[in-house]
Order: sequence, then C-alpha cells, then structure tokens
Amino acid sequence: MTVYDYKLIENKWQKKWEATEIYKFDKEDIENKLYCLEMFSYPSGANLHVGHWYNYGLTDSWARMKRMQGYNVFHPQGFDAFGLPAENYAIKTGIHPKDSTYKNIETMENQLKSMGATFDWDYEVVTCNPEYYKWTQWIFLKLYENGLAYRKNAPVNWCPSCKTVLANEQVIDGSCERCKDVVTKRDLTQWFFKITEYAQELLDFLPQIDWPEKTKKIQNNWIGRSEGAEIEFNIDGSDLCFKVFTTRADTLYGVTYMVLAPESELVDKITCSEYQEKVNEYKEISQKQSDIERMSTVREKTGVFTGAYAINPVNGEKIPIWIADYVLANYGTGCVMAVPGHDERDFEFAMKYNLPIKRVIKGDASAEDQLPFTEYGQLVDSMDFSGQSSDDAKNNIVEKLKQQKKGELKVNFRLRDWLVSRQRYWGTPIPMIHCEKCGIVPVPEKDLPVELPYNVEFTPDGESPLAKSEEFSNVTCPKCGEKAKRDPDTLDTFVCSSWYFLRYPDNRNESEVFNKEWINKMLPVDKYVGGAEHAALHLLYARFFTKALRDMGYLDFDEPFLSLVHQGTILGPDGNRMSKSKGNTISPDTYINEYGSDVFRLYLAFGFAYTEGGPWNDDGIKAIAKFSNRIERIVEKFMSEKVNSGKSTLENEEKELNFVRHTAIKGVTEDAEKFQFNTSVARLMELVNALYKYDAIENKNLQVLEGTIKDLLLLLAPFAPHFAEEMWEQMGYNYSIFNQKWPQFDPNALVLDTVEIVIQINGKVKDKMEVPLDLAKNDVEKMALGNTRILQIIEDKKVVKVIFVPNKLMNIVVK
RNA sequence: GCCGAAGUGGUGGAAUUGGCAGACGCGCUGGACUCAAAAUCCAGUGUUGGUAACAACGUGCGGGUUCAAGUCCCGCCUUCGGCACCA
Repeated sequence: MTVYDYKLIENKWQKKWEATEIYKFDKEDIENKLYCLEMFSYPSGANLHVGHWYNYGLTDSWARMKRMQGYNVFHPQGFDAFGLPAENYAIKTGIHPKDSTYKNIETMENQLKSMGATFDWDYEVVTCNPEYYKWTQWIFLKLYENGLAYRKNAPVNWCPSCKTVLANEQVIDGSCERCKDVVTKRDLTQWFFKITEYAQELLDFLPQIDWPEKTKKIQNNWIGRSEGAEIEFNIDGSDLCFKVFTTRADTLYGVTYMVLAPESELVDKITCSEYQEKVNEYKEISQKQSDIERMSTVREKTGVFTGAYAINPVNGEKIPIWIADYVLANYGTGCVMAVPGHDERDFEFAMKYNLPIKRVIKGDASAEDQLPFTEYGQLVDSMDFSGQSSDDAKNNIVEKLKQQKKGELKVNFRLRDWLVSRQRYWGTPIPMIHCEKCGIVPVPEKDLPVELPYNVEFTPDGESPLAKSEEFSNVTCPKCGEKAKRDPDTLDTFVCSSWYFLRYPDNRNESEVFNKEWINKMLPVDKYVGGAEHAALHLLYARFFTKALRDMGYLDFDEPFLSLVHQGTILGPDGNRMSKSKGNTISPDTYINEYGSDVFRLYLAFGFAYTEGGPWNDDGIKAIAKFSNRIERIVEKFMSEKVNSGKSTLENEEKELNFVRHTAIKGVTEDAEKFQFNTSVARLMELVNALYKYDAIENKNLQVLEGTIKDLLLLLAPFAPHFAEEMWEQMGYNYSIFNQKWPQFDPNALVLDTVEIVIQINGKVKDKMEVPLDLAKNDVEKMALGNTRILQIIEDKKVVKVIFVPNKLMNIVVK
C-alpha cells in the first residue's frame, strides 16, 4: 500500500490551484457573490499559531463549501500592520518597524498559502502601505469636515511605562492592556472621533444583525443607554446655574446636597474664598490619582464642601454643594444631585460627612436609618407628588419643571467619544497642520498621503517621536504659507482596521477610497469570523465608520457585517491560555510536518466545538490520520476491483448504505453551514464506516459503491482540500473537485421501510420493536400488548393511558 | 455588586428544541491476523448489584410541572467571560 505523501501532494495541488487561478473572484458574476471574511492578522514575527489555523483554516472550509454550492466567494486576506508590538520590538532590537513588519508579512503570506486556503491575494490590503493609509487619512479629513473628528483638551489615560496615551478600551482594571502598569491621568490635547453621535443607531440596529447574542449584549452594555432627566439648579446668591442628570427624578424632594466632579469648570466659579484652599488641595490630589485607585469600590469616598449652595427648583430648599471624585466628569453633566435616602453612594458619603438624609420613597420601615432604599415605591413628603408611584412621579415632576424651563427628559449614554491620537511612531500620521496664525489646518487632499518618515528616533520619552523629526514636522501652512508644524501624533491602529473590509474589493483604486457603486454591490460582508475579544472595540468602531461614511454619501448600507461568528480559543494542554511564559504553547508546525495541513485542519474541525474551543490534545490527531488512511484505502481498493467485477442488486444493503450516504449529505451541509464542523466530520466518519461494511459484501454493486465514494470525497473536500483533490484524481475524475456541484440529499433515501419504536411503561424504556413505517397507533398498541415481556410487566396493573408518538415511541401508563 | 454564557461517562464532545441520554472519536478490555511487534480488522465498554436474564441509579445541587425533562419553571452552587462609583 502506498502511504499518502502529503508534502508532495499538498505542494502539487497548491501549485495547480495557483496556476489555474481557480480561486480568483469572478467580478462579472456579482449576483452570486458571497463575501466571506476573517479578521485580518497582525504580522508578528513567529509562524502561524494554532489560533490562526483554527480561524483561517476552518473558515476556509466553510468558504470552500459555499463555493461548491455555487457561490462566487470573495475571500480576501491582508495585514493589520501598524501598531505597538513592532515598535516595541524595534526599541529592544534596533530593527526598524518597517523592516521587521514587511519581513513578517512575507513569512506569513507564505505560511497562509501553505495552509491551502482559497484566499485571493490579488485583493490583499496592508494597512502600513502608503497606498492604504493615504485613504485612512482621507477618511480622517472627511470626518473632520463633517464635525465627527475634533480636538479636545482632556484628562487622558497615560501609561507611564509605554509613555503613551491609551484609549479607555485599552485600560483593563486601571492597568495598561499591554504592559499591565498602573495607568495615571494626564492633560493633553487629543483628537477624538464622535462615535457618541451614533450611539442610538448603533443600539437600534443590533436586533437586526445575525450576530451572537452575547456579542450584541456586550455592545449593548458598552453603549449603555440610560433614560432620565436633566434638571437645572440655581446657585444661591448668584446668576449661575447648572444641570444634573438623574434617572430618579422621583427622589427630587430627597436631595440634601449636590456634588460636582473635581474637574468640573464650575468648581472655581462657585467656591467661596474661605474654602478655596481646601478645594484646590482636593482637586490636586484627585488629579494625581491613578484610575486603579479612583475606580476602587472598596475605597472610602472623599470630598470637600465648596461653601456654595444650590436651590432645589421644586421646593426652594438651600442645599450645600460639594466636590467629590466619586462623580465622573465625563458622564452626564459632571454634576449630580445627591439623595442619600435612596442611593447607596450618596448614603455612604452622607454618613461620612454628617449630611442630612431624607426619605421620600416609602420603603421597609425597619431598615430605615441603616440603609438607603433604592427600589421604586410610593412617594412621601414630596408635596403635591406624595402618594404617587415612582414611575408616575418621575414624569410628573419633570413635566412640572419643564413648565418652568427647569428640566426635561433626557437620554444619556455610557459610550464615550473615541480618543484616536497616539504619541507613537509606527502608525498612520494624522493629516493635520498647526499654524500659529490659522490654527488647525487640514492637509489638502492633493497632498495625501502624509508619509511616515523612515529615520525617526522613536525611543519613548513621553514626546511624540514624529515631533522630533524636523524633516517631518516643519511644513508651510497650506492656508497662509507661513511656517507651521504637522500634528506629531499617529492614529490608533483601530482606525486602520475600522474600514479595511471596505477597501478589499477595490484595493487598487488610486483615485478614490473605493468606488461607491462597486462596494455597494460587494458589501456588506456576508460572513465575518474572528475572536470574541473584539466584541466591544473593533466591531463597534467598524459599525461606526460604516454609518459615518454612509451619512457622508460614500456608501449605501447600514451595517458592515451581516453575520458574525466567533471562533473559540484553543488553550494549552494544561487548560490555560497559551503563552510563552507558561511554556504551554503548541506549535502547529510540529504537527504539519508530521501529518500535513489537511489532517491538522480536519483535527481542528473534529476535535472541538468551533465556538467553544478548548484545551489542545494530541490523541485526537492520530485518529484523524487513521481516518484519512481509511479513505485512501477504500479508494485504492475500489480502483483495483473496478475492472473485474460485475454488477448485482442487493436491495437491503444498498438501502442501508444509501441511508447513511444521504444522512451524511444532509448532516454535513446543515452542520457546516452553522460552523458545527465537529458533527460534520462525525457524519463523514459514519459514511466511511458504512462504506467499509458495504464493501465487504461479495455481490456489491460497484456503481453504488462508486457513487457513494464520489459523494464522500465531495463532502470531504472543504475540510481536507489537497487530499480530496488527490483522491478525486485517483478515482479518474477531471480536475477540479472544487468545480463540482455540492451533493444534494435525496429525501426518499432517508425514509426507511421499517422503524424502531420504543415501548415505555410509565416513561421507562422496556422494549423496542421493529415496525413498518407509519404504523397506526392501534396496530402498534396491539403489537405491544402481544409482547410477552410487556404483558408480564403490566400483568395485574390497569392501563390508564397510552401516549403515542408516530414512528418513535409508545408510552403505556399503568397503575 | 450588575449583565451574560456554561456545567453531560475515564476523556474530546453529540442529542432534529419536551420523546431511546452518551452520536462520532479517544482511551480501555477481549479476540482475529503475525514467529513477534507495528499496522489493520472484529466485538465490548455510563455507574452499581447479579454467573445471567434483569434491576436500580444516572446530564452541577435541591424542589416543581409533565405520560415523558440534559431540554421548561422556581431556588441555590461552581467555573469562565463582560461591565464596574455611569447618578
């Protein structure tokens, strides 16, 4: 027996596929287009890891199936090539990020090709190419023109170790996502994208898209819509007034003090001179605090009195104004009304500083004075509103305030605008110029791209590396022609990845970002596959970009990704996340060398529930090698016997084989569609087992055998593409198996003459009977009661009820 | 604290949505082939008791609904994700 030489075979078919351009996307056949996309990867130095294979290999299987089902599959690939790792690597080794990145890309391209995937490399996109980031910059300019990009001086997250500003999303539990160092605050002028403008729409479209419910929930929480009211308070003895946001307008009569965030601009305006020193001191302390300290919920609340008083608009009460850092400056108005009787945080604060506590909602009397009552209930001590329910009072109180122009219903979102400036080198330069005379001046479109200079000192010292490059920095103002400076920052890499899927179909376009008519045909993406870790960031930003570009008139669809799948994570054999430091990494290369790409892909398909993932395990892969050997043997045996055997009819055996054959067609088609690859492979194994059984019969029908082997190979092809192509050739069929039609199951083959019916007594299985299909209840009952075993059990008991499920089960209830 | 998801043999994992729990594999046991081994093939394999037929138990725990529950309802436990002073 010949042993399948996978290296030779894989090489042979990869070359042939490339030479015959079999996976090239057909631009003419747009009606059948199907855009299948995996999240592109970061070009890191090492070879592909198991996660890449799991994501790309198996999504490729899905794409191959779709192709065989007649779709014109658009399956591009590219690289998310800007970012910190290359820069950090450069700082460590002295190798320039550009050099290491392009070298890594080359390695990864070759590896991806050796996987045997259907990627059409003609459409490749690399985000660090000037041809690409020219358009990233262009989009920035458009966002700026439309008021969706703006500059703001704001306290930002500062990582002292990376020496850079971080987005909220890059701060995990108060620490830097990358280096785990504690993040502190710093005031800088930064560029923001106004994603909050789209908060409501980003929320509204979630129900319509075919995404995992969990992911939608995460986005839902992240956007954090909250319905409440904005209420205006006057300041006692002054013309000044300020607004607060509250979800509990019903507790307005219980307000006993007000709190401003220490960063609030109002603080200095209202603070009385005798309190100024204390207030300044407090502001300074809270400014210095790191997020990890400030966010800690165990920490005792602190604050200081400003000396000023506000007037409660509903009852004219004079209430003290404090500042405290438990109030966030960038949510709502940065000021809150404190109701210690009905809010835990306010209660804690009031207890500490001996502020009055008023109860205005009837709650549990016994718990009073010890705990705040935070539920809804009936109002008390609230003048005209006493006796109303919280729900009613909320509206009625705001209605009353509205008449006095002191309040209105208001929706707030937890979502913050997206901070995109990075004080880093290896990224897309921000196409803006700062002129002393003209202020902020956008780089004219004709001057794009603003190229990233090669020779730059990028060791981090807190200053943007680009600011240190004279050649880059110094520029003449496009408006007045005077000397000016370029913006020294680069864009967050999430900006690059927020629109790459829009560039793929038109990646060579030099005159526009993409052709509108064309991408309206090509998009949205039909199937998007990638890690769940991007649920809140990339996937939200990409949605925002799509909507913004739509409103600016560059495309016509609302959502970028119609259907989304997250692959699970393959863990180390010890059940932990793979990491070099834990020494539990699995290198695919070891297995590829021993078994080849197909067996490795098949094992990934079979060994895990795709969306779950799980710990790596060696044992399974040998079983897959065995399985593919079994297929090879049956093909060989068939070819050697083909010549000298006749044809006979063995109806029952044929029927049995046919049943398994069509069960497999149906099962693989339906399960692989849902990314349930493990059960798809299980159906193929069943089919192979049935083939062996049938093959062992003396008078087998060779035509039936051949037809079944043919279907087996077709069903196997997406999962083991090189192997299936090779077997296809050995069967004497024409190239290529991937140009064949996907098999259809025959419903008749799934209908058997007889079925097994389970006989239960009181819900417990007592016997099984083989009966003709669709046998009526009466007949089954007669048979069951004619069964001595059943008779014995029910002997002296009374039959109360008989439940019958056709072709499945009969339950006899006895007493 | 809040919001999600999950918990099934020794093991990876199935189960058409209320109808035979454990498909398909791995592992294990026995057998065939072999001088022998590997490979391959065949049979068995949830647990407990029994020589056996069979019986009882069994999908994290405790209740419930139902002729029938891994699946539905109520109350817990554990693990993993997400958010976290958002007023």
